[in-house]
Amino acid sequence: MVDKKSPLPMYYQIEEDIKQRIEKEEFRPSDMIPSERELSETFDVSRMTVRQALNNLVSEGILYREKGRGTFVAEKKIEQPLQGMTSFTEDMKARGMEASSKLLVFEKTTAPFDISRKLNVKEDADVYKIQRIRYADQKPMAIETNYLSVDMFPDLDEQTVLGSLYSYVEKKKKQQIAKASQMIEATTADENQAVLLDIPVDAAILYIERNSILSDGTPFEVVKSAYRADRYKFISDIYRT
Amino acid sequence: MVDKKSPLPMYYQIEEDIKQRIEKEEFRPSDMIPSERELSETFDVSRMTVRQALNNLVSEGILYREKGRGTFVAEKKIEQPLQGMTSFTEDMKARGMEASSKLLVFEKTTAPFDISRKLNVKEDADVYKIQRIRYADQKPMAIETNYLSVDMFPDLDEQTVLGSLYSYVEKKKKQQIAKASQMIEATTADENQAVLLDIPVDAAILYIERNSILSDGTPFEVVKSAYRADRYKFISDIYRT
DNA sequence: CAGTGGTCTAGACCACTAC
DNA sequence: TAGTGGTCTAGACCACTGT
Repeated sequence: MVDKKSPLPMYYQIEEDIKQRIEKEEFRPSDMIPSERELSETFDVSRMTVRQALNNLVSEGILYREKGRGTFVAEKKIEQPLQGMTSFTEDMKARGMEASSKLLVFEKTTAPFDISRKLNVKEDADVYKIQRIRYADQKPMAIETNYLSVDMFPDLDEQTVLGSLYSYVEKKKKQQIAKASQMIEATTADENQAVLLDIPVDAAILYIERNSILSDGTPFEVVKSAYRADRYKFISDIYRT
Repeated sequence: MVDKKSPLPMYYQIEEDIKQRIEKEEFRPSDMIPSERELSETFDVSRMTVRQALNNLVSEGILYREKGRGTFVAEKKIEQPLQGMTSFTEDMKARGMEASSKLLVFEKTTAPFDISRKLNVKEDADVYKIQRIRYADQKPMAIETNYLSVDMFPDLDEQTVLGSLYSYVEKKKKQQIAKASQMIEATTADENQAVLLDIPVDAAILYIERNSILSDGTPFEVVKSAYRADRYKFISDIYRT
C-alpha cells in the first residue's frame, strides 16, 4: 500500500505501485484499471492525489484516459528509444559501447555570427571553442565542436571539459538543463572529416547541431557534431501536440 | 478576468491570460509572476485551479518554478522549432513551401519481417505498401513509403491516401494519434533514388524511419522517407527527462 | 440509469528561500 | 519570520459513456 509517513510523496508511491502491477501483468495492455474513486479508497487518499499520480503516468504514455469510460493500460513500447537529452557518454553507454575522446582544440575566440546569435551574446563576444574526437569502443564515432559563452562561464578550463560538462553547468548556474533545440542533416565527408573519422571522402555523415537551454530559457551552449553515418543512427520519440 | 460561465475551463482561461500578459511584455523574461495565492485571489478561483494553469505553462516551457522563491517567466525561444509530429503537408507549409505528391505504388503485399514486427502483426500478415514522391514547390523533396496493416484498415483505398491519412486513421480508430518513434540516419543516393529525386548518385540523403502510435499504444504505421539532404533539415526539441 | 473522468473549492501542513 | 511552491483532503457539480 502507501506509506503516509514516507518522505516520498503519496502520488509518487501510487505511480510506482501501478507501474509494478503493469510489470507483473496484473494489469495488461488495454485493461481498464480501477476507477479514480476506487483507487482513492483502496489507497486511502483523496481522489485529487490519485489524479496527480494518474496524470503523470498518462503523460509518460503508460496509461491513457477515455472520457466517461475509464483509464486504460497502453500497449507496451516495442522498441524503447533513448528518452530525453543525453551526453555522448550516456548515449554510448545506452548503446552498449564505451565512450572516450581526444581533445583537439580548447581556445577562447570571438564568436562566429551564427554562434553569437544562438548563444544570445553580442556579436564580438568571446566564446570557448572546444573540439573533440569522440570514440565508441576505441573507434572514431564523431567530431564534436562545442561553443560556450566566456561571460557565462569565466572559469571554465580544460580539466572541466574532461569531466562532465553538463554537471558543471548545472552546479555553476544553479539550474537544471531543460532542453535543446536540434537540427539534423545529412552531408558527405570533406577531406578533413574523412581523416579524423577514418572514412572515405564523400562517405555519409549525420550532422547534428544542438542548442542547449536552461530551465529559465537561457541558451548556454551550441554543439555541432559530425557522426559517422555507418555507425550512428539518431533515435527519438516525437509527440503529436 | 475569467468568465465562470464560459464553457472553457477556468484553468485554460488563466493560461491564456498569462500568455497574453507575457506577449504584451507586462511580464518579462526572468520576472517573477504573482504568487499562486495572489493569482487565486485576483482571479477569484481556488489555488488548485491556479496551479493547474501554471503546471501546464511550466510543461510548455513558458514558465519555470523555484522552490521557496516563486514562479518566473522563461527566456523567449530564439528559434521556434516545428513542434510535435506533423504530416509532410503541414511540415512543408510551416517551412513556407507548397506540398504536392505523386503516387508510385499502392498495393497489398505480405509484410516484410521488420515491418510486421514494428506493426505488431503476424509475420505473413497483409499490409498496404504506399509509395509516393513528395514535392515541395514542385521540386522533388523525398521518397516516402508507408506501411499499414490491412487487418486494421480493411477499407483503405487510393482515394483516402490522396486526402489526409492521419485524419482517416483518427476517425476510423476513434482515437488520437499520440506519438511516433523515429530513427534518423544519413545515407547516399542509389541509382533509383537519384533518378526519382533528381540528384547525383551518392549525393547525401537524410533517411527517416517513423513508427506512429495511437494513444492506447497500438502502432498503426511505419513510414520510411528518403529526403534530399540539400533541401531538407530535420528540426526538433528534446527534453532532459 | 449508474459510473467514469474533468473541473473546482476552501481549507491545511510541509520544506525551502530570503531577509 | 514571512512568503513561496509542494502536497494533500473531503467534499462538490459537470459532461460523457454504456446499459
